[in-house]
Amino acid sequence: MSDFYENVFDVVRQIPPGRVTSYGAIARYLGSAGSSRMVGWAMNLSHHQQNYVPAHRVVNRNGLLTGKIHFGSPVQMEELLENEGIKVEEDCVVDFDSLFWDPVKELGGTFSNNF
DNA sequence: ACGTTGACCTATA
DNA sequence: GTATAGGCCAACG
Repeated sequence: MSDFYENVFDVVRQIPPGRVTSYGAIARYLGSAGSSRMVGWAMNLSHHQQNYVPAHRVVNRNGLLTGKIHFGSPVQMEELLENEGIKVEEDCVVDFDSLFWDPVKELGGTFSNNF
Protein backbone atom coordinates (compact mmCIF):
# COMPACT_ATOMS: atom_id res chain seq x y z
CA MET A 1 0.00 0.00 0.00
CA SER A 2 1.35 3.39 -0.93
CA ASP A 3 1.91 5.84 1.88
CA PHE A 4 -0.51 8.19 0.20
CA TYR A 5 -3.49 5.88 0.60
CA GLU A 6 -2.35 4.89 4.06
CA ASN A 7 -2.34 8.53 5.08
CA VAL A 8 -5.78 9.04 3.58
CA PHE A 9 -7.21 6.12 5.53
CA ASP A 10 -5.46 7.29 8.69
CA VAL A 11 -6.92 10.78 8.37
CA VAL A 12 -10.40 9.52 7.55
CA ARG A 13 -10.31 7.20 10.55
CA GLN A 14 -9.42 10.14 12.78
CA ILE A 15 -12.45 12.09 11.68
CA PRO A 16 -14.55 12.64 14.80
CA PRO A 17 -18.11 11.31 14.78
CA GLY A 18 -20.72 13.78 13.68
CA ARG A 19 -18.17 15.56 11.52
CA VAL A 20 -17.46 15.54 7.79
CA THR A 21 -14.61 16.57 5.54
CA SER A 22 -13.89 16.98 1.86
CA TYR A 23 -11.54 15.20 -0.52
CA GLY A 24 -9.73 18.45 -1.24
CA ALA A 25 -9.06 18.99 2.47
CA ILE A 26 -7.48 15.56 2.82
CA ALA A 27 -5.50 15.98 -0.38
CA ARG A 28 -4.22 19.33 0.86
CA TYR A 29 -3.35 17.84 4.23
CA LEU A 30 -1.30 15.17 2.48
CA GLY A 31 0.42 17.89 0.52
CA SER A 32 -1.04 16.69 -2.76
CA ALA A 33 -3.38 19.62 -3.19
CA GLY A 34 -5.18 19.30 -6.49
CA SER A 35 -4.97 15.53 -6.49
CA SER A 36 -8.32 15.24 -4.79
CA ARG A 37 -9.23 12.57 -7.31
CA MET A 38 -6.63 10.26 -5.82
CA VAL A 39 -8.35 10.63 -2.47
CA GLY A 40 -11.58 9.45 -4.05
CA TRP A 41 -9.77 6.51 -5.58
CA ALA A 42 -8.29 5.72 -2.20
CA MET A 43 -11.80 5.65 -0.79
CA ASN A 44 -12.66 3.07 -3.42
CA LEU A 45 -9.83 0.92 -2.07
CA SER A 46 -10.99 1.56 1.48
CA HIS A 47 -13.57 -1.17 1.05
CA HIS A 48 -10.80 -3.69 0.51
CA GLN A 49 -9.00 -2.54 3.63
CA GLN A 50 -9.45 -4.73 6.66
CA ASN A 51 -9.49 -1.63 8.84
CA TYR A 52 -12.86 0.05 8.70
CA VAL A 53 -12.69 3.43 7.01
CA PRO A 54 -15.63 5.79 7.60
CA ALA A 55 -15.71 6.93 4.00
CA HIS A 56 -19.26 8.12 4.57
CA ARG A 57 -17.80 11.05 6.51
CA VAL A 58 -16.01 12.20 3.39
CA VAL A 59 -18.03 14.24 0.94
CA ASN A 60 -17.27 16.66 -1.82
CA ARG A 61 -16.72 20.40 -1.47
CA ASN A 62 -20.43 21.13 -1.87
CA GLY A 63 -21.30 18.65 0.88
CA LEU A 64 -22.92 16.46 -1.75
CA LEU A 65 -22.89 12.71 -1.20
CA THR A 66 -21.36 11.96 -4.58
CA GLY A 67 -19.78 8.71 -3.41
CA LYS A 68 -22.91 7.22 -1.92
CA ILE A 69 -23.26 5.14 -5.07
CA HIS A 70 -20.09 3.23 -4.28
CA PHE A 71 -21.46 1.99 -1.00
CA GLY A 72 -23.39 -1.21 -0.55
CA SER A 73 -26.57 0.68 -1.25
CA PRO A 74 -27.13 4.26 -2.44
CA VAL A 75 -28.81 4.95 0.88
CA GLN A 76 -26.09 3.29 2.96
CA MET A 77 -24.14 6.54 3.19
CA GLU A 78 -27.17 8.52 4.29
CA GLU A 79 -27.99 5.93 6.91
CA LEU A 80 -24.47 6.05 8.31
CA LEU A 81 -24.39 9.84 8.32
CA GLU A 82 -27.75 10.12 10.05
CA ASN A 83 -26.55 7.45 12.47
CA GLU A 84 -23.67 9.79 13.33
CA GLY A 85 -26.17 12.55 13.96
CA ILE A 86 -25.63 14.30 10.65
CA LYS A 87 -28.74 15.42 8.86
CA VAL A 88 -28.87 14.61 5.16
CA GLU A 89 -31.38 15.95 2.68
CA GLU A 90 -31.41 15.58 -1.08
CA ASP A 91 -28.04 13.77 -0.85
CA CYS A 92 -26.64 16.93 0.74
CA VAL A 93 -25.21 17.35 4.25
CA VAL A 94 -27.14 19.82 6.37
CA ASP A 95 -25.03 22.44 8.18
CA PHE A 96 -22.06 21.11 6.24
CA ASP A 97 -20.21 24.33 6.92
CA SER A 98 -20.58 23.80 10.67
CA LEU A 99 -19.87 20.07 10.54
CA PHE A 100 -16.87 20.56 8.27
CA TRP A 101 -13.71 19.07 9.79
CA ASP A 102 -10.48 20.26 8.28
CA PRO A 103 -7.51 17.87 8.95
CA VAL A 104 -5.06 20.67 8.21
CA LYS A 105 -6.69 22.86 10.82
CA GLU A 106 -7.19 20.06 13.35
CA LEU A 107 -4.25 17.71 12.79
CA GLY A 108 -2.19 20.27 10.93
CA GLY A 109 1.25 20.30 12.62
CA THR A 110 0.57 23.47 14.59
CA PHE A 111 -1.54 22.42 17.53
CA SER A 112 -3.39 25.65 17.90
CA ASN A 113 -4.52 25.61 21.49
CA ASN A 114 -5.60 29.22 21.19
CA PHE A 115 -9.17 28.12 21.15
C1' DA B 1 1.13 1.07 -24.94
C1' DC B 2 -2.56 4.80 -25.87
C1' DG B 3 -6.96 6.69 -24.77
C1' DT B 4 -10.69 7.42 -21.56
C1' DT B 5 -12.65 7.77 -17.19
C1' DG B 6 -13.08 9.02 -12.34
C1' DA B 7 -16.27 9.19 -4.82
C1' DC B 8 -12.73 16.31 -7.28
C1' DC B 9 -11.13 21.30 -7.03
C1' DT B 10 -9.83 25.92 -8.78
C1' DA B 11 -9.90 29.50 -12.03
C1' DT B 12 -11.63 32.31 -15.86
C1' DA B 13 -15.46 34.11 -18.89
C1' DG C 1 -24.54 33.74 -10.53
C1' DT C 2 -23.82 29.70 -13.86
C1' DA C 3 -20.98 27.65 -17.51
C1' DT C 4 -16.73 26.00 -19.43
C1' DA C 5 -11.74 24.79 -19.24
C1' DG C 6 -7.74 22.97 -17.06
C1' DG C 7 -5.20 20.17 -13.79
C1' DC C 8 -4.15 16.08 -11.20
C1' DC C 9 -2.62 10.91 -11.08
C1' DA C 10 -4.01 6.24 -11.06
C1' DA C 11 -6.81 2.43 -12.90
C1' DC C 12 -9.43 0.29 -16.77
C1' DG C 13 -10.49 -0.95 -21.78
